[in-house]
Amino acid sequence: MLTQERHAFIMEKLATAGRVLSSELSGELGVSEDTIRRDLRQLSASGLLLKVHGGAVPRSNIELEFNTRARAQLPEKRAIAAAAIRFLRPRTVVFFDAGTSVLEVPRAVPRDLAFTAVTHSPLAAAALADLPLVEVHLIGGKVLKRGIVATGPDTIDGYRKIRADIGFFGVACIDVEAGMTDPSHEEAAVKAVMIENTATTVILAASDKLGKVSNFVTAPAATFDHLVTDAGAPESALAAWRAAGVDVLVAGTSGGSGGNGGSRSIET
Amino acid sequence: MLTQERHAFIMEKLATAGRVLSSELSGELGVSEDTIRRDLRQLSASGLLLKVHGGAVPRSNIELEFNTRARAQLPEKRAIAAAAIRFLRPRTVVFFDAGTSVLEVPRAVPRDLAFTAVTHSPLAAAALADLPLVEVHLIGGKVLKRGIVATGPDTIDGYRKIRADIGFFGVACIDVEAGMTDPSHEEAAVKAVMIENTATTVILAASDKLGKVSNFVTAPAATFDHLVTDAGAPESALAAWRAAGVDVLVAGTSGGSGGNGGSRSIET
DNA sequence: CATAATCATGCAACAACCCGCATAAACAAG
DNA sequence: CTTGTTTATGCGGGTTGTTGCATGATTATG
Repeated sequence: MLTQERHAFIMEKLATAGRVLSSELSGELGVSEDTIRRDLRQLSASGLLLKVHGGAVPRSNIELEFNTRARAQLPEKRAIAAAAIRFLRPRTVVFFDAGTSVLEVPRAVPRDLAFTAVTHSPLAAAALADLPLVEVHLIGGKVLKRGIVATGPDTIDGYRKIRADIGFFGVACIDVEAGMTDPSHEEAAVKAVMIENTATTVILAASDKLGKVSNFVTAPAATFDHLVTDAGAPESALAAWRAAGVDVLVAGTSGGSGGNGGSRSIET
Repeated sequence: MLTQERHAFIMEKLATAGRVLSSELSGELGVSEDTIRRDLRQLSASGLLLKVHGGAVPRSNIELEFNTRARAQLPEKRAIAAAAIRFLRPRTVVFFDAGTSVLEVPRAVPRDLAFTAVTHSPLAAAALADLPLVEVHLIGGKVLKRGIVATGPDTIDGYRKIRADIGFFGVACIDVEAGMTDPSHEEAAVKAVMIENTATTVILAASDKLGKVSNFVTAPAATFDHLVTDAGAPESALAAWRAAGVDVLVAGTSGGSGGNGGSRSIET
């Protein structure tokens, strides 16, 4: 039996049964479990399925995939979000970027804080709607499946019309030399407009994002006011950011000024 | 049984039942209570539910309230949604209104159907993003907390720019004399614009909504092409709708023409 | 305050996993 | 036809992940 035939069989069974087990496949296809595991690893690397302990499940379940991503380094993301809310002020206008770190921010916000939230992420909008005193404004656009996030001209136009006091930004890649970069052209364009219209910008970056560079530039490093990361970040990298004029806050420690020294002010 | 399957089962039960008990789950899934507790701990750490003494409950109030509404007559809503997808055609533009009945439609759509979806409901957008061949367009606006739905001038402007071939509408109140009415002025205004720009309008109404009237008029009864309801609807009411020129489809039966006889046509 | 249910933790058993290596088949080139 | 290379597969050994049970702590409830 050919490898490709096995792969096709696995995908077929996954589509009909909703899940596959390594042990079952081994018996059905007459090969060792190691071979099945190798198959699953390859298919998983190709993004055709999601490998789990014992077998695999369809990758098409966006919610499950998103949750898997959100679960990665959840404690760090929680700590970062909890540290970042110190920048929130009552009765301000706040941008919420898409991303799993930013999604933790609404859950960390005290329920008696009143502000206006603006976001182009449907999931962030739903999470923010839970806060009783927060007015939520949703920006529309074409929805990218991978991140469940609105993009495109409508989204950009929407953000052009609003200026925020604070903005929370998630990142795929952030580097003190290259600045903020993103693998998606469309998301990068939206982020750029958001940043342009934000007085105080706060970057939420798990430490593994530091030093990474991607294809599409969003904004140079000096644009940002605050960088919040976790304790896994090397001190040398943090020093470089401080030298670039960015306030660095390490979640879980006492670090960071907590003020807004580097912010541009806007009319209210 | 895979860990992920258990997690999915737990979340599904939590969404429909509103709570889960460790002891119950242990019996239903055939694993020890310790394993269930471990599952609940993980899901709780992922922020997907709130662990309490004896089991777990949904994480947020909004979620709880929404789930409460969504689980009311869930089988009927599923049946209505399943019956309504017969009006979907490939490569058309489809409006999705907010509402718990309409939210079941994406879950009933075959995964190989390609069309363009437009919605102002963040939750519908997330559900539609799961369908691989569907292009999702999100309409923004001010988010109403009660329904997790965008409203206001931005939303209305968004819908003014698009004309749909088909529209699925949920209703609070629908009456053959008074037409479609809504307790919320803002939602009624959005629905009115959607209906104006839709060629074939499909109403999804659980039988208990029939005959109800509220304050703000959305559109008269004769505006609509198809009404999908469940078997609980009295035959006299259905006859009145048919007399008004509306095709009536009772979910779970063979009723309804399935065509689009009464539709206005639009240019594509 | 008493009792029973529920919970967290450590531990042992077991299954699943990854890695490296050897073998064998398929392949390309001389 | 031979030889060297690539690819796929199975196997052994060490590692990791999952599960159920025992134990003592904690919590709900009358």
